Amino acid sequence: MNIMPAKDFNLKATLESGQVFRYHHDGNTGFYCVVAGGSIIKIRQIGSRIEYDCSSKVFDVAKLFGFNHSYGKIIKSISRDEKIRGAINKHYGLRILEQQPWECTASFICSAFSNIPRIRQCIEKVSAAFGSRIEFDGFKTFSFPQPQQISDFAKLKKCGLGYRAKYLFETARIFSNNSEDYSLQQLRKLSYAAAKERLMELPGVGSKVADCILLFAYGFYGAFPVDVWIHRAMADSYGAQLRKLAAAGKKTGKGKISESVVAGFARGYFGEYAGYAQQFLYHHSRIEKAAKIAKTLQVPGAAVAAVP
DNA sequence: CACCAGGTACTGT
DNA sequence: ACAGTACATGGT
Repeated sequence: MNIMPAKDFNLKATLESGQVFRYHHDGNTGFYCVVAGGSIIKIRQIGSRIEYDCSSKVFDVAKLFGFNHSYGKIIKSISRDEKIRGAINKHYGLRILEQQPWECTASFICSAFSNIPRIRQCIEKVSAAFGSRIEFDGFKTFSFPQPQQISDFAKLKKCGLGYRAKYLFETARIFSNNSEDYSLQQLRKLSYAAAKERLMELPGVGSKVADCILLFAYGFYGAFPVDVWIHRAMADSYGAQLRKLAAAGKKTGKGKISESVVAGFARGYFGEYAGYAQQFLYHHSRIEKAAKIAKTLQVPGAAVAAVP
């Protein structure tokens, strides 16, 4: 077991902020088992110290958790106003993980027009159907399959993806036939716009999912995925600015606050690390919502469980 | 039984 | 470019 100080790090917020789906929390020991590709990472945080171990010697745990990011610099650069500072203060130490491109892409194809419990269920089913058995320190699960392993469409259909099954199947084929093009090194060479365009060629990958993949796997920290939560949060906090932008940019429409208006504004407003701002806003708005529900149910402490 | 969920693809203007 | 709409599935 490795023990090390974890400065500017909040394990719970990092894992539970919706950027990754394959983790399991043990309430008794406080350990999380995180499954990444074919590796299992067992990790917990006690105060400003983390303890972790990994099933693979070569797996780079520090890289996965973004320990190499210049946290102070990032926080400083996105702290543009009181609204975002409030979200940061609540969940200080939240980091953007560096996930593996294929697994991240597949996961977020599953995420479209769905909810987190079901996304998680789909990913587990896909892993069980096509992955290999893996085990670490008594924790048993399945590796996330390589794209070539997803070769049986009928079997994939049974994983509960609904109409997304054909998207994932087709994207798996493209990834396996063009693995070099979608490698970390190759895509990172491109500009944000070019990389996003490349990802959006994949079936099931639209603007929002592409931004998630760019942010969570390819290191484009300026990417700002806009889902319904972010749209609401941004409209609440920056409504006046967004409406103004939307009205100014209208050509034919009636100047509504579209996804592109929100994303465009946010990338300019928060800058180089806008994606980090997005993650704070997303997590904060979900926790706030959960707290409200918990309050009306008069069950304080059940906050996180209240929002699926 | 409606309605919703980390949107996307497709169709019309 | 932008507005509308169908879409699989499972949970309230």
